[in-house]
Amino acid sequence: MALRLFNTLSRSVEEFAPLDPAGKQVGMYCCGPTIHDSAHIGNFRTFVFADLTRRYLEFKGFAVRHVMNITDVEDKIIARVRAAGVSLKEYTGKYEAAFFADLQALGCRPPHDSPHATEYIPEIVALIETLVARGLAYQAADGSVYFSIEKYRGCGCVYGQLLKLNLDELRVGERVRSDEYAKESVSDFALWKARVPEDGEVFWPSPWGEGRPGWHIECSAMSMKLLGPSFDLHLGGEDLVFPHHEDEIAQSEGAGLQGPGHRFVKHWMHGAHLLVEGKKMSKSLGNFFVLKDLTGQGFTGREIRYLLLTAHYRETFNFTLEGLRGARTALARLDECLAKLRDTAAGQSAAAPEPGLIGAVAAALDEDLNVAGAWGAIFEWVRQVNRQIAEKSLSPAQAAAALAAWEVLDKVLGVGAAPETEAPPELLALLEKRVAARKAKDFAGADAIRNELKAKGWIIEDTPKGARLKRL
RNA sequence: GGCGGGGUAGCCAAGUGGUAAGGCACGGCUCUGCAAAAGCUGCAUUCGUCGGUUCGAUUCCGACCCUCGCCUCCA
Repeated sequence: MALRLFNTLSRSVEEFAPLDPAGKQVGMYCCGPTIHDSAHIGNFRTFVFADLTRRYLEFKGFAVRHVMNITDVEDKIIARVRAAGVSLKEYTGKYEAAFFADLQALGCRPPHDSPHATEYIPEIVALIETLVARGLAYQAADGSVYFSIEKYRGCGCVYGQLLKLNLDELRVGERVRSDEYAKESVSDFALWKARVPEDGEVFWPSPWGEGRPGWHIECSAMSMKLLGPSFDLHLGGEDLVFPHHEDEIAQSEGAGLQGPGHRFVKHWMHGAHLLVEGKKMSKSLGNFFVLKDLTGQGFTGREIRYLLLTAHYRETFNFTLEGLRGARTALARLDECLAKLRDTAAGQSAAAPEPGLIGAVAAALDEDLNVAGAWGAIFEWVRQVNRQIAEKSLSPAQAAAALAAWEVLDKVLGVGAAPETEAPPELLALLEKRVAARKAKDFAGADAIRNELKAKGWIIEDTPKGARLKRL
C-alpha cells in the first residue's frame, strides 16, 4: 500500500514519492523550537506529529534524515538575555537541554541533526549574498537587508504558494513594527537585521555591517545545507504557513539553487493547533501547560504522547486533563492485554509478527496518518485477544506472533510498555500478611491491610494467579 | 474585510453515496469472603439547521447558524 499525505502546496492528499530516484532516502525538516522559555504542550503536539511522521516513514522502509532546527537567536531571546545579564549561549543552553529532555520524555526520537542558527552564520550570509546578487534583496536606510517580494514576483516566481494571498488586501496589523518602516514595501521581510544598541553583545559581522539573521533565513540556509536545495518534506505548526514557510520558499527558490523543475520542498505538512480545556492556551486562563506542569500532577510522558496521538494532526485537538485520565485507563487496558499475551507466550521463541493487525494499522496510517483509525484497529484487536485468552483458545505460538506484531507497531507509535513499578519490600510484606489473613478467614484483618495499602497509594489485585500490588 | 478549518452519543474522536470505528464515562454480567482490579457485554434509527440532487445522504450541492485559526517573527 502506498503512503498518502496531505500537501499544503496542493491542498490535497497526495501519494508520497521521495525525490531520491532509488525511492529510499527521504529528507525531512521540521521547524523546531525557539529556546527562550520552556516549550509548551502545543509546541510538543507538533514535535510528536513530526516524530510519528518520521517513524512511519521508517516503517515504510525509507531511510529518513530528520532535521530539526534550534532557533537560538531572536528578539525575545535577546531581550531575556539582556534582562538576565548572562551570555546568549548560557541562556539558551538551559532551555535547549530542557527541551530535549521533554522530547525524550514524550518518546520522540532525537532528530539526526539539530542545527543552531548561531552556528550557521556563514551559510546564512552566503545565502543572503546570493539573493542580493540576484537583485532580490536590498539594504535599506536602517542598515538591514530585506527581501523584495516585488522583485521576486517580477521574475515570474509565485509568492503565495501555500495559501491564497491577495497582497493588496493584507491588513496591516499592529504587529508591524515601526523600526521596519525602512522597508520598500510592508510585505518585504528582513534577511539580516542591522545591529541596534538593544542587541548588546549579540551580533555578527557581515558584508552589510554588524547584525544578526532574520527569522526565516536560518531555516532556508540550514535545511538546504543539510538536505540539499530540494528535499522531500518540511513540517511545522499551521501558524508557520504564513509568513514563515512562504518566506522560506521565496528565499530558497529565489536563490535559484534548485535543479530545473525542482522546488525547494516537495511536500509541506502542517500540524493543527491545540486547545486546552476547550480554550486557547493562555496564562490568564490557567490552561497554559508546559510538560512539567503535567508530570507534576503525576501524568507520564507516555500518557501525554498517547493523548496527543489519538487525534488526526490536521484537526484542532482539545487537550484536557480528563482526556489525560482517559489516556491512562486506555493504556492500562492495552498493557493488561500485552501482559497476558506475554504470560501466554511464555517459553515461545521469537515468532513472525502476525500480519492482520499490522495490515489494519498500516492501512489507516497510509491514509494521511489516520492515527485515530489505527487505535481503533488496535483496540478491536485487544478485545479479540482478551476474548481468546479468556476462552483459552490462543496458543503460545499465536500469542508470540501477536506480541511480535505489537512490537513492530510500537516502533511507529512509540508508546512502549508501562514502566515496571515494583512495590517497596515493606509493602510486599504487608501484602503477604493479607494473603495469610485471608487464608485464615480473618477478613476483617485482611480488609484493614487492604485499606492501609490503599492509603499508601497501592491497590491489591486478586488475580487467579495470586495477589499483586499495583500503583493507584 | 480577506483566506482556511470545524460542528458525529455525557466527554474525546474516526468514517462512509447504502444505512454510524475506537477510547473515556455510565449500566449489566463473570470473577471475589466482600470488594477492587481485570475481562465480557450493553449504550447514537442518528451525524449543526433548512432546502435540493438521488431508489437511497451523515457522506454530494445550496443557503443559513455556531465555532476556531491565519492575515508579518506564535507550534
